[in-house]
Amino acid sequence: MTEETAAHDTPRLPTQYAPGEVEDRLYQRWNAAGYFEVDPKSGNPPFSIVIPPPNVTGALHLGHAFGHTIKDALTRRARMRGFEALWLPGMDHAGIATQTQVERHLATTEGKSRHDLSREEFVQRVWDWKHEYGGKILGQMRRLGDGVDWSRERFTMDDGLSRAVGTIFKRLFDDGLIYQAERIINWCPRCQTALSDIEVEHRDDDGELVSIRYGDGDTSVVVATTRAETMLGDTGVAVHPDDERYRHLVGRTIELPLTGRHIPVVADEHVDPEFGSGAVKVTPAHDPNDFEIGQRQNLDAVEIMDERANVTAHGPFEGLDRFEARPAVVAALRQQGRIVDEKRPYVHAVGHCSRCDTVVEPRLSQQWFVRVAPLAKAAGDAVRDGRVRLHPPDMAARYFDWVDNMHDWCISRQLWWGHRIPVWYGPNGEMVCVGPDEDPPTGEGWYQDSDVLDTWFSSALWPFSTLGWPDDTDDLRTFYPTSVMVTGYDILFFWVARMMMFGLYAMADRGPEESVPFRDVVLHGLVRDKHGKKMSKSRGNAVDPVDWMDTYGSDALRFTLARGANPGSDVPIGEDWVQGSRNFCNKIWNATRFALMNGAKVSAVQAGDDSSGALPPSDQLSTADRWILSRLHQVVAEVNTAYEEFHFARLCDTLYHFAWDEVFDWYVELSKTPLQHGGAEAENTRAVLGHVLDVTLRLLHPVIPFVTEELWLTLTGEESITVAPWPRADTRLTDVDAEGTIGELRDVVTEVRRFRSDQGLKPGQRVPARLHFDRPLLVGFEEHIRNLTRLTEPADGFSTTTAVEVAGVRVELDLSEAIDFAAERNRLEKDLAEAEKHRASAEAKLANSSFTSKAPESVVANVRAKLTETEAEITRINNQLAALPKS
RNA sequence: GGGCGCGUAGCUCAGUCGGUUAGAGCUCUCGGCUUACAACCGAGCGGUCGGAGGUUCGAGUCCUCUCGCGCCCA
Repeated sequence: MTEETAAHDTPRLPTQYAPGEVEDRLYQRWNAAGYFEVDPKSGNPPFSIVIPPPNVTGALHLGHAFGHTIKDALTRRARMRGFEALWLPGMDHAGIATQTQVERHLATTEGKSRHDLSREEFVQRVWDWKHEYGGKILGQMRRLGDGVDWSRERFTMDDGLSRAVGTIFKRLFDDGLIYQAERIINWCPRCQTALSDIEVEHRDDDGELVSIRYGDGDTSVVVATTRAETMLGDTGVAVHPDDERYRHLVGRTIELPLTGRHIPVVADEHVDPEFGSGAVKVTPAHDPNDFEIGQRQNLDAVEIMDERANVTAHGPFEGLDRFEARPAVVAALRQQGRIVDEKRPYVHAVGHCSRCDTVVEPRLSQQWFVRVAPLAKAAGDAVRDGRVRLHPPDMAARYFDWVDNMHDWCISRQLWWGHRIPVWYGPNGEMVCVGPDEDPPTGEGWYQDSDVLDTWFSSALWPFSTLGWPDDTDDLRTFYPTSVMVTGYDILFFWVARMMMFGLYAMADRGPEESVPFRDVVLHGLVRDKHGKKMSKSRGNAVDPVDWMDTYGSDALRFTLARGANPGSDVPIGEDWVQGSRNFCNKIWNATRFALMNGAKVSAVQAGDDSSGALPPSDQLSTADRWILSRLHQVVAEVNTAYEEFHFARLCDTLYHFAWDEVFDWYVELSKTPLQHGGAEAENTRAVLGHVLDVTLRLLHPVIPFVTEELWLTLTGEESITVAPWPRADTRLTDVDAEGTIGELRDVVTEVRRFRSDQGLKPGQRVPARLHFDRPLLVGFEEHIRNLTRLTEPADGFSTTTAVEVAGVRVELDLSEAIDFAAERNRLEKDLAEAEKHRASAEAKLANSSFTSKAPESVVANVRAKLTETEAEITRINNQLAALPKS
């Protein structure tokens, strides 16, 4: 087969990459081939990532797409490196969100509330709903190209994970780390359930500060409150023990307006005498601080609101919502002349339900708690000891602050959808915690606790429950601890801290090193809009990632996100940038297309090796070949370093610039000359071109899996890039001389192009020129220079009208058209001024004896070299200026 | 109130251990369909690195103060 026919036999690729025709086909192929399914007994070193489970009700948003891109890149690279690489998918059951969704569905379709059904019937409806509507995100993960092991998909409510939940609950209960208590908890009156502290978001809201006079005459104090309606539940007034103003009142009672009750005045250290009047009302049943005071001072706790935050007593106020009761109570007090002062608006922090944004009501109730102190200590120590590394490391401060000051975790939820608390109560006040493999007590009067567990309780088990725990499975033995946890820094406490607590506790028998749930935690930023603003529906700047995947392809979205992933900072993203990434994919497509049309060759890519072994020996290669190979293998090393530092932005940027600025703009252009010559020269170029593209595609594959696979299959004829070996840096290919030579060549070409552009010559216009080489370095590159700058051989009658000189090459041109001497003089004068500035700077440094004596020798030598270079440059420019006719 | 982070080109961001002339993407200007690619090519414009002071031979980089912004916690 001749070279010419080889070129024609290569598959014809369209001139544009069309992701829509490629992505689905490749994803199905990968799954059919089972590339993402792992074998715990393969003997390969394990690598594992568990996805922080997305919500079963949710749809893919850019935050998911971002995290998934990172996870997929890490897993794909590990797989290529020969690891048994598991990325385990799944979802959590999202107790509140899912129950709310199904209740709404039930109301709109059947006009029923869940209370019209039995608990069992309702839970069945939730499962039905899940099967019909849930898990939309799983399909979207396929769009994104996630290389997950679908055969291991898990759900927090499935049998195995439910058993894990029951097992750990029982263990914690028996160890005294789970207890039941009556406490003030955060109550969401809309969701009708308790919430944990971190499910409450504090926000400054406009409110009011009302000062109320309690009691009369000598026995009166003024208290200020933002929640006037709670005064109905006051059972005391507290002052600081050292506060002279109120000393006479301590121990006496005072009349509580509107109620006719008399309440004691107590002294409590907790009171800040500087704030307001120095006296505070105490409502133990409706405020956490007041609850504490109440406990210390033996005050009653009077509940005045029901679970919907409606007032339950006190005549005219009964039945009013808390926000209706507030002005009503103020009005009544005002009528009695008891309002001393009112501030509106009064800005203060108000807790909101993170799920539905309803203002949270502190409520006294019986709940289940995890005693976190010992667990949190262990979770903190694992990071302090370096057994778990946080990236970026400054996040550790926030992490320690949390685990070292954590309050006990309220884990009971008043819902029907979730893991029901495995505690039974007996007719004589018995309480029995039942393990998952035990039978609950039966008989008259026994019943199970009606609450379910916080969804995060089951999510916290995810790194081991999904691998089969509590059974000692092959998966668990092989893949635990998992390698990396990738998640947004906003849920450091929700996921990471709790997974740490439970992982260390449940797997403690493995010892300190092996009980951690993961070795590295990568905390990525949040995706924001193109101006760095938070995306939200209300702002109207939210973007559906699926739209961008439809328009630009999944690779374009992934590359944009990964390229924005600077450690520790948020990721702004705009459509322009996705478009730019699409353009990059298309550029790769066309460069490979060029290579294929010119018969680029890739020898078999051996497992564990790369194709550089099959390249011609370096003494047969051209300088351009040696240059690009040298650069290629530096890039391999740089990409590996960036991966090890989880620095995705840098690795993407490195690959982007290497591929576009070096391979496509220069090597491909330089390859056209030898390819045209044919023969051994062309053969070598084909081999190098093929190798460079092969390796570059493999380096890019973890981030942009689709376009790289499509091209790589065509280029190599191999099975799949997903199981191709990860490139290894071959330092033997380093060639500093070749890099220097090509660097100078680029300078010459760029300078001539700049001259042409300044002179208004059309890019395609051929211009006769004569080249002189003052130095031997670029002597062999005349043809390359002519091709890249559109300079033709001088014909008869050639006469030099002007010249450009750089890097020891003098390019004399014959411009029959009138030359724009003024433009050229401007250009040269500008360059001269720049060069003189540099000379002055270098001279100043060298004249400074402190500098020459104290700075390292290499730095001084650099400045000396710079000065020499600059002086030569100045001479050259002056010569050229002198040669210009006076205009 | 406590803690953390950020201010670098019109916009969004890099900038390693303090060391040669501070970079990128997008935007903008000029010229081009140069048979891989107009989703492209070539050339160019654009920055006293928030401000002040200090350390140093040398500061975008280290220290202090200050102004502005963001986040977490209370």
